[in-house]
Amino acid sequence: MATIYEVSKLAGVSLATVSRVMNNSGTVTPKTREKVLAAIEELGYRPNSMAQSLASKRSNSVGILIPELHGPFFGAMLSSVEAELRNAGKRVIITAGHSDEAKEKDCIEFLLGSSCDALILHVYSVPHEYLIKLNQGPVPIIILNNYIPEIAEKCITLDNEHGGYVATKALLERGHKKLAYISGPHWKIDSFKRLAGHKRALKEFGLEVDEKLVVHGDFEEASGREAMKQLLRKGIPFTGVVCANDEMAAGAIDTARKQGITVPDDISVIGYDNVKFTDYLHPKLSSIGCRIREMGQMAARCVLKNAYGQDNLEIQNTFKPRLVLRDSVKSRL
Amino acid sequence: MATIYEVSKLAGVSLATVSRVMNNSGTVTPKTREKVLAAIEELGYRPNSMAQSLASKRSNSVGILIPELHGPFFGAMLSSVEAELRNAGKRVIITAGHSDEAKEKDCIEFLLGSSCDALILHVYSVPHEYLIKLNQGPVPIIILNNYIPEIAEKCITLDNEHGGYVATKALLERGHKKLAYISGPHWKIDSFKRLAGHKRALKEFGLEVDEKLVVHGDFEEASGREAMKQLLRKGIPFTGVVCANDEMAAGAIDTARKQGITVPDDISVIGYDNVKFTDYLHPKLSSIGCRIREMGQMAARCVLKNAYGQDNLEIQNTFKPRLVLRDSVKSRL
DNA sequence: GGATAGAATGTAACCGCTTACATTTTTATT
DNA sequence: AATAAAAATGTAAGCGGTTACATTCTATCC
Repeated sequence: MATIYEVSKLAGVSLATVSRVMNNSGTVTPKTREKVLAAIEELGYRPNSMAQSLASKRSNSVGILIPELHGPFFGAMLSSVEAELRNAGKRVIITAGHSDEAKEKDCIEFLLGSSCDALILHVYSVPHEYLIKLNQGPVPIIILNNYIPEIAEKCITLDNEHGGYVATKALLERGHKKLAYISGPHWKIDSFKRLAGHKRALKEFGLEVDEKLVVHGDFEEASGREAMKQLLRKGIPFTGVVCANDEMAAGAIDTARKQGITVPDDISVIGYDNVKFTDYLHPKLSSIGCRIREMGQMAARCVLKNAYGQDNLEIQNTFKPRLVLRDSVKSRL
Repeated sequence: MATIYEVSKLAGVSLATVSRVMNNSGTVTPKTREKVLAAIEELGYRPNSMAQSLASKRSNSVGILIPELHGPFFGAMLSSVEAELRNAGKRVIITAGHSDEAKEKDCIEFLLGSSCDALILHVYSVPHEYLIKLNQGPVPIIILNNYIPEIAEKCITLDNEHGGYVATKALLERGHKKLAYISGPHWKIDSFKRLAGHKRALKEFGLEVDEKLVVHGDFEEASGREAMKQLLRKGIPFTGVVCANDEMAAGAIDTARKQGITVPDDISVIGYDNVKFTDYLHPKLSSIGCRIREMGQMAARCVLKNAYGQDNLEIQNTFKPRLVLRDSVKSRL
């Protein structure tokens, strides 16, 4: 591989000049620029990114930590982050933390050790203090999907409380009077918020929260099945189920069907995330659209702004989820 | 951030010695090792990866190019690649090529320019010659899901022909006599192979290939709907549909249902990829399991072997897909 | 005890680029 | 045409490690 030195020799200019034309920095006469470009072309020169990084103290790579690489939710998010960043010539280094504190910390250490210029973190288990302290450090961080008051400006979040509220309200507005709720793990902040929104909607409609109709799953489909079984077993009648994500909703619907209950005629079901397969289900699952792609894009922009000095970018920290109505909800009016 | 120089000074040793204990290379007295370790600890020293890369001519990062980041198939693959590589302390840089020749080439250039030690490529549109020439170059490559005879040992593939064969055979063995086929785009090698397998199975069972019952989609759900409509419109009776992926199968099933056709009672359907949501569909979709995770893992191992000299690893180049029977197939015997 | 091999450590030359600063060239001004 | 100011280019010192090679220390053997 040719080096900048060889290019400079062939073009008959100094290293600095070559560097200037490569980076469009400083001033270079059109004539010399041509010479340099020609030499670059002739040698097939490509700058050595490691040397660039070392000298400029900028690696042009941003680290990303997400809970899982598979699964429609994270994939979509990653997709928009990657598109936006690579478009800006930045490398994207990914790691998966599997919602485990030790692993998440490991990943963060790993990314820091990789000289990332910035970090985009979608974590579940790492404590807030850790992140706050991390934010004190030299490398800019962006927190996805987790609101930390002390560093609010670094957080990009979905208003999960609002989402839970909207989902529940959708049913209540359609005349449902008694709702069940299939929640995610209570220790996940998302779950917690969504449930809070659910309760707020109930109150707003003058309904009591019946804790017996709130069951917890783990966001996986199987737990949705189990949750639905539990609910039905209790014998408390209800006409609608709000689920904290689409996978669990899918499980719940199938369990209902197996027990001879028809969705949406007997029971209405609404999911959360508006993941791609909601469209493939029968009946098509109503859900809460989470603007995943927009959030990913925004995270990327934050990085561009905070780590690469692109000051002209508008940042939006909170995203409001919206209702996506399909066939799994029926009006009782 | 402390540098190796400061560590060496604090420990009262030379740069080389610090480097030695960091890398467990050369020989160091237990006593000096202790001193160095203590200094490292005290300063919170972490080696600068850019400097390491530059000096050692090894970036410890491997580039990955896949068609899309979202979608269950690629996510799962990426997931196992990442796990395996990071476990070996390697960074994973991802890019998405979107099945477009120019973009895919762009990504490859980008990854090469990122000083990757190796590349894992899952491409659709780049011509074979390009990859063959790339393989001539200094950085090792692994080709996923694409068989190129000239560099067979660098390819990790699923036997798609076999998959198409197995899927079709599953129906034929269950007494189906007339099958339709919903294929992917004919220019995608995967589609082509799967269809070839389908035809082989038909022949083996002494059946004619009815080209009118072969329609092409684009691997998206909507095209599965469209394909099913087309098939039904033709008025040629058939009792089973083999689909080239699960998304299209999902669309086909729903279209059938809308036209009053019940799966599997009237028509059996089988998908391909055994993607996660197959379980959520109604009826649960039978499919062809693609060992995505195993393939990803193997790709990572190839990299470890070819780029990082881990010679003790066994490599398996071809993976046989297997039938995963669920509820969408009914026997006609 | 001195020679000698082998282990431990040190020295310093790179790796290929960026960039502050110095120098030279060009352009503008009077 | 002389001079100042601005533009273009060059010089060289890093960036923070790795590693070939040189040097010093330690243990062994006669």
